[in-house]
Amino acid sequence: MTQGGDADIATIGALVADPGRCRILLALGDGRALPAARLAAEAGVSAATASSHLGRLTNAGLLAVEAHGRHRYYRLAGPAVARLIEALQQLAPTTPIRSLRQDTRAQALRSARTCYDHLAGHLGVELMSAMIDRGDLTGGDGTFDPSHAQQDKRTGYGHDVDYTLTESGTSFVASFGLRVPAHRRLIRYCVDWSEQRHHLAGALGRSLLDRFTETDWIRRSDTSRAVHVTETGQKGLHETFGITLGR
Amino acid sequence: MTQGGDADIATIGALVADPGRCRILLALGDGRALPAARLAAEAGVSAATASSHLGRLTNAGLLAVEAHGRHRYYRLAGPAVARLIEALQQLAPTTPIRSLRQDTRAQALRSARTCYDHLAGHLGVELMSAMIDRGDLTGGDGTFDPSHAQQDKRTGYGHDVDYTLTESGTSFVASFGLRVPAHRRLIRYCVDWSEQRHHLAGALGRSLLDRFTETDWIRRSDTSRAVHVTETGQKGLHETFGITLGR
DNA sequence: TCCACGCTTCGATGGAGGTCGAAGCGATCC
DNA sequence: GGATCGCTTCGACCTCCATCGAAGCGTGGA
Repeated sequence: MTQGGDADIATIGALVADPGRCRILLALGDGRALPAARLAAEAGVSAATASSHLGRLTNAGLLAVEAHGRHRYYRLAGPAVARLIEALQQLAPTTPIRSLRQDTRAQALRSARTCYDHLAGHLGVELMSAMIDRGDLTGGDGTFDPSHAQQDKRTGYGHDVDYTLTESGTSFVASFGLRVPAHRRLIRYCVDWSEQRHHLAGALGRSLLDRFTETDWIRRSDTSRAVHVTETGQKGLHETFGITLGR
Repeated sequence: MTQGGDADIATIGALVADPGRCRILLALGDGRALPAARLAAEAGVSAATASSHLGRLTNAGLLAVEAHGRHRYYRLAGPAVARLIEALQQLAPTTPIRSLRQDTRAQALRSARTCYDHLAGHLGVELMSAMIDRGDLTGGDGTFDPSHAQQDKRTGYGHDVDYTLTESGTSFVASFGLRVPAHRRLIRYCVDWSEQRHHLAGALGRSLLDRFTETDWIRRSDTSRAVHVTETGQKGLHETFGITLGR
């Protein structure tokens, strides 16, 4: 009588029943995307074992994978996975002493981080959303569309079929002092891990990150991918994009 | 290097890796306390197997157990366990169709329910807190103290060492029309599952539940332990105890 | 005091899956 | 285009644990 979907949570539970898999999930817990070899090292297992783990986790929808050259980058598939990890940590026998530090670090990454060469996290998606609101970009509503994520799972990037730069966007690029590399596709997007919405990638995304760094709106961390927004940056982001970051 | 507390979440994960154990946790998911035999039936396993599961879950701190006569009642040890179950359900492949109904049912139980013969849930803890504020009870601040929960894990009940009825409390008992059984300890408390705070048990707790039912402030469900607060009850609770229930 | 009942412990059985080396498969570099 | 690198697949081994019957242990009732 209690068959079917009822105890299927046990199949998810089985995935977090192995120390190696848990170490993989913890390594990805802050939203980074890491290659398989790195995760094998983190888990302390051979490449073969790690591959088996990664396959099962991906198959179950806990991880997403992007192929970049001959590397395969794995990341958490969504915030629900992070919630699961947090719930497990809360119940773990020895409450990790560095949980606070770990938490603030993860918090910082969720708030604003770099994703390769562009901005991600809350700041990243707010920025893209603001540019759409301003009329600089058009073609999407900035919300998450799973069907696109599905299409682009292989590369991890979205194309510019959905988003295009408007005329006012072009003039903004000039007035804001963006130096946009010509040899790259102008607009790409990523599905943001922590927000489940798009953030801006491509040449435009990169030039924005560069310009923000130049004008000291943001400062990048040496040790992690977290991004700190300066007071100047908070003011500027509010005036230019209407973005107010929560504390 | 990644030893110690790090991968201990896998030991928790292992507990939710078994369908039988998951069915047990799901059966307890709304905060009820059920005897071992009932849980064996819910899980679809023998008493021996269920006992093994219950032992492991209790040992790991996911379940709490109260001995009543020759029965042993198991319940979730705290809200963190419920959060874990919810996180798992969210990731489960087939999102259960009755999740909405199940959720509202759990919601109702969290809001107000009976616990044996007295009130628990949000209403239960608010009631006890209000009586302390009014000066009817004294000796505790109504917040959760883990050290007491530890002491009382064996019985599941707290003693009256912390809480005593004041003079004004005595007159309230009379004026409110409470008929307090003489042969029972007047004041006990339980650590509320969903609130992690104390709610009122003992003879006083029971007589309050009886009186509320008499005056039609609340109506008890036939099928579950959920409690419905009538309009009269909402008004009365507000006027007498200063309690305003959310929506 | 003896029996019935609820639950736990013990011991034996069987299946699921974590592990790694070796081989296979693309992609990249020189 | 051959060598190297990153990753996956395959096959074999072995440990862990879910399961149940039977026995043991309190509690409650007659």
